[in-house]
Amino acid sequence: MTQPDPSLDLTDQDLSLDDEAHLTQAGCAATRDLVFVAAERLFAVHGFQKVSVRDITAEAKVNLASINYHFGSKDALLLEIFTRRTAELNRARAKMLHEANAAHAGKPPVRAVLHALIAPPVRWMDPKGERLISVQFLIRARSEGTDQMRDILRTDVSHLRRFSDALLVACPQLTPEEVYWRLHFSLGLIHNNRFAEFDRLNTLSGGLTREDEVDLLIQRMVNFAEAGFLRA
Amino acid sequence: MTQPDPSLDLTDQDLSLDDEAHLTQAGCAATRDLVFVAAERLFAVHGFQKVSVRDITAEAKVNLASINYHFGSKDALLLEIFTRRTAELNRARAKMLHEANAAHAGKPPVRAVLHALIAPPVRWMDPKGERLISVQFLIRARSEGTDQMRDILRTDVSHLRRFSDALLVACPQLTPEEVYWRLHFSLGLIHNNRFAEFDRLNTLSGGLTREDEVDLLIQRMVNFAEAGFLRA
DNA sequence: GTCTATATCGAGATAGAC
DNA sequence: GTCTATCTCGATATAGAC
Repeated sequence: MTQPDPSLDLTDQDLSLDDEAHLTQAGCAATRDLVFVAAERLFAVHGFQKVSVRDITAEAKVNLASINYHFGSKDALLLEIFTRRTAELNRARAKMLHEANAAHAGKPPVRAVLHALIAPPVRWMDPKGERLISVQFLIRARSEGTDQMRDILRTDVSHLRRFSDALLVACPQLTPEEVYWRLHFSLGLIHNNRFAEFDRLNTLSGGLTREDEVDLLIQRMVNFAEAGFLRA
Repeated sequence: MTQPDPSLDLTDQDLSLDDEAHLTQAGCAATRDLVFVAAERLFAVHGFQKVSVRDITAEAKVNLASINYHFGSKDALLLEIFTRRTAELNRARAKMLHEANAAHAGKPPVRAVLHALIAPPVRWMDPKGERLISVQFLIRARSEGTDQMRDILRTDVSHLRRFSDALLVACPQLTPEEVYWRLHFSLGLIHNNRFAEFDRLNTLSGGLTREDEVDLLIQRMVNFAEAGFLRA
């Protein structure tokens, strides 16, 4: 077994194309990508364990043996989706934090740091975009992932380190302990953005809450998290 | 199929005894309760789908057929654990909110409402208590539950309604829409309290964060959420 | 009520033809 | 690369003896 690169921070792999953009010369998507897209969607909607390779190959309209041929196993397919999407997300976050650093002489305020942390995944939630399922997949991975994925999530914190470092600088009045906890709380806001939780919120609010206005939602989330950080 | 009572708010069922307290006259725990406790623990630690009835009966040291005899099916067992623990949790929350209402002439401040929402599940997380696995089970149910459990979670919001009502009263300066969102964010703090997330936080902080000091953790969480609510 | 043995099914993986 | 057919395993559930 080859070990996958544990760093999901900034990878060298090609992440530039949307899934559907990998086209064969004949104009139809390659089997491998059909499987990738179908699997991501089914996993995101129904959960990892409830979706079988048969479900995936049926959805992708490819042969049953395709998954093992192209990916080796169902778990390897899961891991590849996870690593690719995680790398994309962390790259977007790193880019925004980098820009915030550039705009504030290396010492961005709390709000800018939180915005770089929160905005990328919430932008993905836009129903008008094609990334809604990707972010649902990643949220699911946090609780339903394979052992390998869980180990990566637990131990690979390199992408978070630069955010915690920036927050430590931006909040000198807080103890480091307190900064780490508040970062944890802020991440909790993001991880709670599941379909089912939105549904419940809509039930409770009588339809008042619109999760499809992503820019407004980002503002609400950043406001909430920032207030938590600024508190003495 | 008999429909279980969808209201998990305040039920009439007996919730007064700890699991291990149901003892037969011979002094050994009844099979049914052995199964219940073992199943809750394994589900909480490993997830619902990854645990088989064989794992459970082996852990409980009872016969393989016990689950189907006493509960009907694996899913029915899951649902019973879920409904019992949810009812217990909501009862504790309702009691605290009731007390806050009594102490503040029916108009408790935001902090008291949030405390009633947050303190019960976080108290359960005390490693010195016996409820740590119960709260991990309930957190898992939010993403890994059966269709029936998910439906209950999505549609049964009666226990949340009294909290949103209290917050609407306590925050007249906010639009209802904003209040519902901030309640959603506050719940996100709670749902993020998984073993794996604590592990990651500990990795990131170099062991600075101690999740076993529950009273301190409750204060941190209430502080964070309250600041988010008080913001203009 | 409890246990052994088994029925039945669906899963992931693979062999081998094309 | 792709497909069909199949292997093998582990799951839930149940029948029937005690």
